[in-house]
Amino acid sequence: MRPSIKQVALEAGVSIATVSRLLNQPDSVSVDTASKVNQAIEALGFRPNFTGRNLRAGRSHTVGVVVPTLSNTVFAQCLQGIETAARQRDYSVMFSATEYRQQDEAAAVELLLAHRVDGVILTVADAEASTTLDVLDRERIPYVLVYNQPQQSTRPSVSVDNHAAAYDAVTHLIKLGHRRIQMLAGQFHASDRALQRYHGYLQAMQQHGLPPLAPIEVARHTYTSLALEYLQTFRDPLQRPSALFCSNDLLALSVMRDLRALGLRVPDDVSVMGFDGIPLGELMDPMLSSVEQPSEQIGGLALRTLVTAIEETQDGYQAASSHILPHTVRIGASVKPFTNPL
Amino acid sequence: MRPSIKQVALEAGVSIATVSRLLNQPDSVSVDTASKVNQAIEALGFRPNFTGRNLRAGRSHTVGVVVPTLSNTVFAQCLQGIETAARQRDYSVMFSATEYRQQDEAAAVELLLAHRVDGVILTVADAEASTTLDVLDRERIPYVLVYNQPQQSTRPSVSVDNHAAAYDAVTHLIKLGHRRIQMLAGQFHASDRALQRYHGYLQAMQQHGLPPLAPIEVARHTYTSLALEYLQTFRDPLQRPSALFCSNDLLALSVMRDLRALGLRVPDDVSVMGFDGIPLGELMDPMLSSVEQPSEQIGGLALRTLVTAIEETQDGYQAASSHILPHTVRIGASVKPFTNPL
DNA sequence: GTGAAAGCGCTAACAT
DNA sequence: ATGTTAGCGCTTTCAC
Repeated sequence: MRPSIKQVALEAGVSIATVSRLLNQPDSVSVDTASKVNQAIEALGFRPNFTGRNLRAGRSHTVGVVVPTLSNTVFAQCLQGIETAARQRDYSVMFSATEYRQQDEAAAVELLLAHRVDGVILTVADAEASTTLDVLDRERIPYVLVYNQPQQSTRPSVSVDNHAAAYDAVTHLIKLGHRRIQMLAGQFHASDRALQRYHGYLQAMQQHGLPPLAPIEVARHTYTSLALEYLQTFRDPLQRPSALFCSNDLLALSVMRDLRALGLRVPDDVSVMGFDGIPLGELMDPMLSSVEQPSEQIGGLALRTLVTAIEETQDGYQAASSHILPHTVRIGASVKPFTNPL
Repeated sequence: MRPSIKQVALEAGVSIATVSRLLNQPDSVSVDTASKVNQAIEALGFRPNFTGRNLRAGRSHTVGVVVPTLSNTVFAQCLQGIETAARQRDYSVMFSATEYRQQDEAAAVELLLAHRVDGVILTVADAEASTTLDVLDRERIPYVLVYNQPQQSTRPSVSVDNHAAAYDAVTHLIKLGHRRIQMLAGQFHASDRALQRYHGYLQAMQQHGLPPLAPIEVARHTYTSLALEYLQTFRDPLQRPSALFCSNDLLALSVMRDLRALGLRVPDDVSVMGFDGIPLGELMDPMLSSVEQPSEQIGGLALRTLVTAIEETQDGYQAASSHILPHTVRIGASVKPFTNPL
């Protein structure tokens, strides 16, 4: 068995309380007992057991994180931001993924709650109608959404303004002369952000008097391939959109690959705009145009917001606050002004 | 305060032992008491507290993961693989990053040990000379290295054969007629894999009677830029290498961007070979040639290996086993046969 | 089949 | 400045 403060106390010839004090308020122990105890700690290779501490304190100094998948760079960056900020504040991070499955959100949160995490940072399929968030609300566990941006409810979140960001991106395409602009997205039901971005697309189109096209909804949110028969319709320059607006960068890069395979050139035949601004997009040739959101900062801010809520939740339960971070439309060579294909 | 088995017992009119039994061996409880207790659990919204359970059991059903950074896709994929496998086995995952700083490895592991994780999966700077691993060995905490591939020591690991993989990649370049092949890597002292890959490069060169070139060691392991003055030397077709072998894909993609900025074409002027085989490399144009390693499987296998070691560590401490997974050299258009620049 | 009680490691009154 | 003790939530003998 690993040594506990008990063996340390025995070894040092003091009481367990003294050992505990040395660990928590070193100043409240006399110098020579301190050295005795430290010596015993050293000799036994003692390491405090947080399980005991946490049980006693009713707090774990641990936050839970639940996102769809780390295969999407954007969530990996966000988790990285969370972890860095957590480490600075002596919090640990417990991580779980859902693979975009709504039922797995609930299971993941249940497990985190059983571990008694002090709070949760998460991205859910639909922030408005989420039984998982209902549980968190009911249990009064502080949480912060990332990427989700609830409209109706007042659930705490850190995100960009998805609607405005999409609006800006599409407006940029329109300003370049594009009229047939189509959106490509993963399943809307698994991503409320994608839907909000679609609404931004719609508003931009309508505001400029352009008829919106039906969105292309593909099965996966990450690496994907357009159905070949669908892609075939892109052969006709009059039928295909002159610009594609994709709900994330992985889809944008995937469709660019598909278009190339079809013999079409980006941006000459089709302009492509992504969303997320993943770092690798900048290394592409042509450089991917995309709406940049600061994923690592989103994670960092979410963690700080969460910790604030946790530590203010002494007596009354304090919900975390919401933050909208600025986005920027990154212009790369994957987009160019519209030219008549005829 | 959240309800404990105590309130459940009170509510159901049974002892806490009965509640505990229902939770752990439901069959050992009579049907009608079971229903009474279940009703109480429902009514109170009881959720078992793992902290208490873990303290008592001396086990946490949690594994720790320590990698350099999630900004490198390869580690994100690996963590994703770990998490998926862990979830299947009802293990939770605590995650920490080191940003390639060796002192942070120790701190991260210390924190995990304080949380009494049952085992650790990690990538360290140098698996042979790692005080962090010494701690784990001394404390008899099961662990599995990922990506690290210790040569001398018998430390358990899951990786590809870095030396052989690099050898294969460079041999491929040589077979294409390249003679001036240079390696580009992050700081070797922060990545023993990079060094092993360099040795593979050396062997391939020497075995084919080619003079190896001094490796280019850049400061960062991820998104980077070659020093401009250095890159300038690439202007001279006779001075520059005809092929670059990069220690990872992020460096490969970064240098491709740099070369483009310089007006050089890949692969016409310089062929580029990466290492890792990140999914995004396949979406590039030209498609990135790279040594593919199965990152998600590495993570999954590491987790399974670790859990096996954990659960066999009942009495005697059982170290985990090592595994070498197969690599494949992915050939993309970033590499082409050597042509005389004159 | 069920209950009583000890104890995992720790902290925080409370006492001295 | 230090010791004594109760108890956080849970599992597990040991009785009955």
